[in-house]
Amino acid sequence: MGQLMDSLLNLSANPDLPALFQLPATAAGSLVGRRIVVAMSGGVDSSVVAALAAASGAETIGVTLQLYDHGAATAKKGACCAGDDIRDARAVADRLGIAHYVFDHESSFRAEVVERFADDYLAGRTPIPCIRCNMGPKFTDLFAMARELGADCLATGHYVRRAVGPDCGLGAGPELHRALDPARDQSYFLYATTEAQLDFLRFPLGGMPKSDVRRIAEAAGLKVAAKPDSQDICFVPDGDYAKVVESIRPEGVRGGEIVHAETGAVLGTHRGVIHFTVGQRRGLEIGGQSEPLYVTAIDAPGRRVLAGPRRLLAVRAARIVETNRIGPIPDAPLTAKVRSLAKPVPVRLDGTLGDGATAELHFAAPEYGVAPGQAAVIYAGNRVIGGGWIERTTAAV
RNA sequence: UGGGGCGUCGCCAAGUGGUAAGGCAGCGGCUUUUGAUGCCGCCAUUCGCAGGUUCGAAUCCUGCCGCCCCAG
Repeated sequence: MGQLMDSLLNLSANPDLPALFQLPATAAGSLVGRRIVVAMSGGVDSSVVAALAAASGAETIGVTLQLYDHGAATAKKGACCAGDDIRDARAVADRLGIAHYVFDHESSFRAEVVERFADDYLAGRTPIPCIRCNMGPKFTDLFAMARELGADCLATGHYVRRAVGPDCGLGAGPELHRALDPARDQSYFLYATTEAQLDFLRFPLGGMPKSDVRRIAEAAGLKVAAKPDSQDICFVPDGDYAKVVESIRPEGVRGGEIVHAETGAVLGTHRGVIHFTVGQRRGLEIGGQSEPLYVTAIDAPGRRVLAGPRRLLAVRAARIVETNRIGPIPDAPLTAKVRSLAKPVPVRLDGTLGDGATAELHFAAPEYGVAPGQAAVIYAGNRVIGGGWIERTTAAV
């Protein structure tokens, strides 16, 4: 990657650092006198952010939220915020010589994220706890702490860009843009960021490839440099999310029938609606078919899972609720993603976006596997306009 | 118990003398910073059972077992 990379590897007194944090620099080109709070998960990304912040000359404070019980999760590698990860964050802070605080947020995380996750599944929806977590513990609670600590900004390791100044169209507030590397882009998980939050947030990694982040970690002597990327849901130990739901709401999980979406014929039985999501193929355990069967809908009150051929998955519109908007809606073609890893597809927005309003999203071409409970995130080019939770969909056929 | 039909992997189903297609399901892997999807790989030495004919049978013959249909 050239010059920027080369200069970042030489972290001390680096003139590019103030720009990365989008804060006014001193005449000498440092952030001396500024205070940056870094959300540290214990992974490489946020560790590098802390290293960059410290190198900028700003007073840097690392904060780690303890979100759930260690014991249950220590066995899981690659998750965030468990015991090992908190220790890693502490080790990095020690290495960088910055302050580091750990806040116990288990009870609020459980109520706002984990229990809600379980209740969504019981209601036949497919939740995204990572977005709830960003909305609550990270961008509300941590945000408040950073303010109380007198910080100039809260920096995180998300791969997303905050655009200001000449990059911005009308010179209004900051904009949220996709990461430079589309493969690492995390904007899907951040669509609910409010304008007030975005004002205070900084995402120094949004313009870098992951390989550079690891090289910086290495150059800074951080032991997490080679740590595996996190994946899956942090509070689900071994990928078995259903087990978590069952442990939280044991009385709520009951079996039912698998019914053909078109004929109404009973095809089989299942052990609970929580094991399914719209668009899912595997796990139905129904043989003897000429073509694969997919979950087309979930009837939670009736405890029925509706299944049918792939063509029944085609959706032409989705109603989104609790919408958020970041900046004005531009007079430009809009696209949307209904899942994190997907190319944004052309859409038309019908209704009001933002302030929790409900709107209708029309897909130019049929979209498949759109599950209620998931998020629809709307873009104009690389800019995140906002989004909402998918409440219901309209079949294309 | 008169007549007819059927019995091939968990399910559906090709194959009627030359040495077991395919689909579905399942399992494993890859991909993936949510749930999914997708892709790749694996998945009957054996054709209801027992004999026989044949160089050779799931395919022909005999018997038995099981299921289905028709039965004045």
